[in-house]
Amino acid sequence: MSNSCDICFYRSFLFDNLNKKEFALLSLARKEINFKKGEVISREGEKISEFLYLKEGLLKVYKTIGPRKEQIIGIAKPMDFVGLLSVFSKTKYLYSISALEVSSVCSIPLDMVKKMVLSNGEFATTLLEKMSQMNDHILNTRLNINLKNLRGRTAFILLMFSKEIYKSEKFELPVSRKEIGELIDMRTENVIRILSEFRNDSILKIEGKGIEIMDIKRLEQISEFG
Amino acid sequence: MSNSCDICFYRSFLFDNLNKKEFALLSLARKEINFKKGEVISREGEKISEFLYLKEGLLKVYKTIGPRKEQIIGIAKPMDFVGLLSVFSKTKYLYSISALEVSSVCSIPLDMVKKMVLSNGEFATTLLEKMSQMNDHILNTRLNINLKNLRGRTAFILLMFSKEIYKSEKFELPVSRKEIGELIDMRTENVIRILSEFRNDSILKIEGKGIEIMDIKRLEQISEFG
DNA sequence: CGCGGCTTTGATGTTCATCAAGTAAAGTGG
DNA sequence: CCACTTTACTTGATGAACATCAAAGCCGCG
Repeated sequence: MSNSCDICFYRSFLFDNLNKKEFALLSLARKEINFKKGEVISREGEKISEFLYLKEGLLKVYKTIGPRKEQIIGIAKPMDFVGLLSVFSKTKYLYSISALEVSSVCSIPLDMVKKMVLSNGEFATTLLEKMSQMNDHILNTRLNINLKNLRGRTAFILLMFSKEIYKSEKFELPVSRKEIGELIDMRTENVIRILSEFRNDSILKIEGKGIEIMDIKRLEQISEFG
Repeated sequence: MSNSCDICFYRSFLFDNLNKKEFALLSLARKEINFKKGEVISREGEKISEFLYLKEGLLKVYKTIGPRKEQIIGIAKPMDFVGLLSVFSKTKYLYSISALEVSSVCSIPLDMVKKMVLSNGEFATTLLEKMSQMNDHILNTRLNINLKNLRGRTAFILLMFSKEIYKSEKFELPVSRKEIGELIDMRTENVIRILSEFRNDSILKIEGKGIEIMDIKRLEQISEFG
């Protein structure tokens, strides 16, 4: 494990605003934590004391609704500031976070980040921008999903995986059918039915979790107008 | 019209972080603008150059979806920082804003606010907190609404008006039935049907836009479990 | 090897959007 | 100020979309 941020390939430009001294402090204080698939990084209601940065892997951010029901708010990918949703407004996490894949998270004491906001205006500005962008993105995604019918939602989420996360038209789904449903507000059965429909219409090839988008134009149309 | 912020009763504690000089500059640069019911404060896609603070009145923040369809994202009340959703992440408004009631808005050049973030760490911190809280609230509200059935949504929005906005169980709706629908994702006809249902069940008294909640316990139950 | 969770398909039921049609209210121009 | 137009409100009937229920095969895991 590296013990400095200098060599980190996945360095967000947020940290470019730090001066040498601040950066050294950060580098010293940070911890790198690895999670296996399925492991929980933080739980709804827990006290927040760390600022988390996803270096590698994939996480899901979710909320527990009923005894066996979850709502997935979003998926975090490398370079995302995980938990930024809660960090500055509450002292407790609003959402739970767990690993969808083997993931590596950098953890920085929250106090240190808060001190940097106080003393470094550029850092504060960039953080404001990042946070704002992230919130925009999440809210927009939610609003978008709710406008669509089930076929549109399914197409939308497949395109999200393809374009935003894997940058490929062929990928392995990191989530179960059930989790897809939790992500786009629909029942597992209907996720399956619509995926089969897409397969029958030659829009997709499906092999378990393996997805290959055969007709991306059609999928985009369905996502847009469905 | 007052020409200083000193006497403003509706002063957010955000501005308490400013020093004398900064406050004087702010006081000088700010403009107070009055809007009549129905007037548009800003339109989706327009360039953002001002930081807006709602002093008095009620605004709606919304998105145009189709030729005659809107989605209302939220309602801003006095002391809210209007348009904060877009200010730091984009140069153009993501949403339109219009007045539901006679409203008074303070407008501060955005450049000035950005300068204050750079030079005043406490101001930056408070702004981060405010923004974070606002985003949490909006996202949470949306997620909540989507979980509920139509009766639940209707109950929820009535309780929001009652508790968050008018602080009374008797109030005049600032919006049409159609707008209620746009706020909680349902058709006008169903808003009306369910309001009538609540009236028949003696949960509400309704006279046009006048609402009186007769059985708040029932309404809370419907909102929670519906 | 057996148990629980995931996946799949089919049948059924409920909720809600849509269509239709009429009244009331609120703006608009002569 | 009144005729006219448009927008808001209301109720009923119908159908489509989606949730729910049921049953069976599959897979991974202890």
